[in-house]
Amino acid sequence: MIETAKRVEEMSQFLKLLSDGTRLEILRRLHVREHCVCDFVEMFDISQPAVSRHLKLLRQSHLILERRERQWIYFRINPDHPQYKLLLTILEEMDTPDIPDRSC
Amino acid sequence: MIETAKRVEEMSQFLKLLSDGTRLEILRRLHVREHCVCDFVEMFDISQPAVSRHLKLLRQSHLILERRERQWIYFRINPDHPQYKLLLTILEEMDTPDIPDRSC
DNA sequence: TCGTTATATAATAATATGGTTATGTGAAAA
DNA sequence: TTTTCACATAACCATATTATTATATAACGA
Repeated sequence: MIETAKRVEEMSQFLKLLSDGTRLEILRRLHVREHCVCDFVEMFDISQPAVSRHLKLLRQSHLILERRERQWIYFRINPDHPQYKLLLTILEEMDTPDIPDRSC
Repeated sequence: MIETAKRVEEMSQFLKLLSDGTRLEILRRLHVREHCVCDFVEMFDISQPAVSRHLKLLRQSHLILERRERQWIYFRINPDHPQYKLLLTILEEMDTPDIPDRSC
């Protein structure tokens, strides 16, 4: 099925975007609140252009949105992204310690 | 937080595993039923060693289990994998056409 | 206007990924 | 026992990914 193949390809591309520790951490932070580029430059042990590149990838796929305020550019998660719900599931999964079973 | 960083790293590694179209399709098929290597060799337009390599990655991360029967090796999804539930969410997401809204 | 700050882009390099062909291995079949 | 079939592994190669440094740009402040 061509249709299914397309969905598989799209999903694998989406997951590739999330399959980097830096980008996942960026999204985790943006899930809490807006951040500017400089926040992330401080946060990570990589160069500013490296941070900029990660943000570009996330922006190009419309997973995050930007807003300019004075000399800063603020990023936030795009809640209208087709895979927004799945993104939340993944982000919340990371915050939830996997306690095997507490149903007692 | 060191603990959180570890969870982010683990999640990004898990997603990296799923971020390949061939592997995602393999998992999609295994979600339906067991398959041997030869099934996948027929299915995809890549060499047998390439298929074997994808299966090895999935096996090494314990995402799939194998069972030998005569000369064939059958693979199945490991329901005890820590991220099994998330895997199902992703697989089902691909099968569900995203109808924007039909709540009327 | 000029310097500074915040961010983006270009060029480049190291490493990772995913493919190929050639070959090895273990089980079944002749 | 020899051959064949199903699969794994090794060696190698092309491309993708992710980092770096150098440089450009846009907005602000003096």
